[in-house]
Amino acid sequence: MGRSRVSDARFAFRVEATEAAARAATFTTPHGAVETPAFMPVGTHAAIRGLTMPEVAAVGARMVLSNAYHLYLRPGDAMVRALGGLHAFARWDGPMLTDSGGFQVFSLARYRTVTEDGVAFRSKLDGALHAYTPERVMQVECNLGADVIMQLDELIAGGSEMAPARAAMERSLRWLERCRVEFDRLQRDGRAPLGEVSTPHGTPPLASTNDERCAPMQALFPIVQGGVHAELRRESIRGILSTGDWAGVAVGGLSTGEPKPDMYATLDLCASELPRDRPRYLMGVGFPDDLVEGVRRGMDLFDCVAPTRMGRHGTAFTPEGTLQIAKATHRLDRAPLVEGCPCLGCTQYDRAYLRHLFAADEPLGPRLLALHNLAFVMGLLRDARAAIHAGAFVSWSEEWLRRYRA
RNA sequence: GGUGGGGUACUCAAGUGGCCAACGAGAGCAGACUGUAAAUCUGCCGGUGCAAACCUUCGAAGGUUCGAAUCCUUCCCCCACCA
Repeated sequence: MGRSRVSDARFAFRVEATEAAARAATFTTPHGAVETPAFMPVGTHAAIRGLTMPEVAAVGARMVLSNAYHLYLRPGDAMVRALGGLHAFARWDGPMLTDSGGFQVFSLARYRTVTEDGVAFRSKLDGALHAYTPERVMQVECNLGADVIMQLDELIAGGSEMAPARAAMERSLRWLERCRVEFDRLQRDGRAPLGEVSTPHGTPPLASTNDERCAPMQALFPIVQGGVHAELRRESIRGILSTGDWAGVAVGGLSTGEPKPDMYATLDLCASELPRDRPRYLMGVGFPDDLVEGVRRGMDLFDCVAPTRMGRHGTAFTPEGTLQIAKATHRLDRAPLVEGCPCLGCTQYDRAYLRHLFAADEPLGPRLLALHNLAFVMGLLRDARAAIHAGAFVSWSEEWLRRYRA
C-alpha cells in the first residue's frame, strides 16, 4: 500500500494531552509541524484572498489550504509544478494542504455531471468541459505538491435522505481506492509523470519532461462521508480504515445545511470510531463556536472560508459573537474591534475608522477584518490547546461558548 | 431687460393625460455567508397599517379634464447665451 501508509517519518502525529474527547497534539509534515487543534486559512487560488502570506503567518497560521480544482483550471497544475510547486509558487514554506475539488462537485453542482468514472466540469473560465477523475486529481495534486492532499469525494447536502447519502458515501469509497492506487504509483515513481498530465493550457513553457526533481513527499487523506446517518458514517470509516494506514482522516460533508445538533452528533460518532493516533480533519468548519464544538469532539484540524469571507463582508468575530462593523452604531466608536486582540486592525485602528473603510469601500477594510477574523480563530484554538494541556478544557469551552452565544 | 433650457422623493435621474407613490442608480438601513465562480448576494427604502386600503407628494398658486408629475395661465428660483 505504498506511501499512503505512514511509514515515512516525515509525517507524524504525536498526541500530547487529552481531556474528554479533546486532544492537543503536534502534526509533523515535510514542511514543518503544526500544533493542534489548528485552523488552516483557505487560499483557493494559492492566495488567501486579499492577504499576503507573511500577514497570514503573523496572525498565527501554520498550515494553509489551496484548491486543486481551481489551480488545475488556472494556472494549471503543470504550470505550478514548473514554477517550483505550490510552496515556492505561493511563497509559503510551511505545511500546505490541497482540497481535491470534491467540494466543487457539491458547490458547482449546476456546472458538472457526476458519473462513476468521475466528474465532468464545465470550466468557469471558458466553458470548456473537463474530465475530472480520481486518477487525474491525484496527478494534479501531486504536481501541485502540497504536503497533505485530499481524495476526490462526493458530498451531498446536509439534510439528505439515506439513499443519496449512501450513494455518495459508497462512491467516495470507490474513488478513494482509485485515488490510493494512483497516488501510490505516483509516489513510487518519485516524480509526477509530467508527460501524462495535460492541462487546459498545454505544456507549460518552463516545464521539462525530463525533470528529475523528486516529487515532494505527500500524504493522502481519505474523507469520511455519510451525511448525518450514523450507520453510514460508521460504514464509511470502516471502509476507509480497511484500505490503508492513513496519515490522517478527514470528516467531510458537514456544515452543509444540516441542523447543528446533527452535525455535533455525527462528530461524536466519528471521533469514537476514528484512530486516536491520527489527526482528524473536520472539513469546512470555521465559525468560532463550531470550532470549539469540533475540538470538544476530538477534531484536530479545521479549514473554512468563514473567517476571511465574513471579514471581507464586514462581519468581525468577537468573544461576544459577531459584530457588523459597517453599522451606524460604530460611527463614533473609538474602541478596537476586540480589546486585547493582537491583530493589525485592533492594535492600530478603532471601530469608527474600520466602519469608515467599509462605508468608503476601501479595500483596506475587508483586508483588516479578514486578518482580524483569522487572528481570532487562531487565538481561539491556541487557547483551546492551552486549556487541554492544563486539563481545563471542558470548563473553559463551556464558559467560552456561553459568552459567545449570549 | 431679451431668448433658450431647466426645477421630480435623501442625492442623481427616468417619466410629457389614466398601467404613477412615480423606471433606474447611488446613499441610507437591515440581513445572509461554514473543504471560496462571494471586495458577493438578498430585503427595505413618502406616511399609517399585518393586510386590504387610505393619506400626503413631482418649484408655488390657480385652471382645463371623468382623470394631471405630464396640458393651460401667472408667479418664484436656477443655468446658458445675448444686451
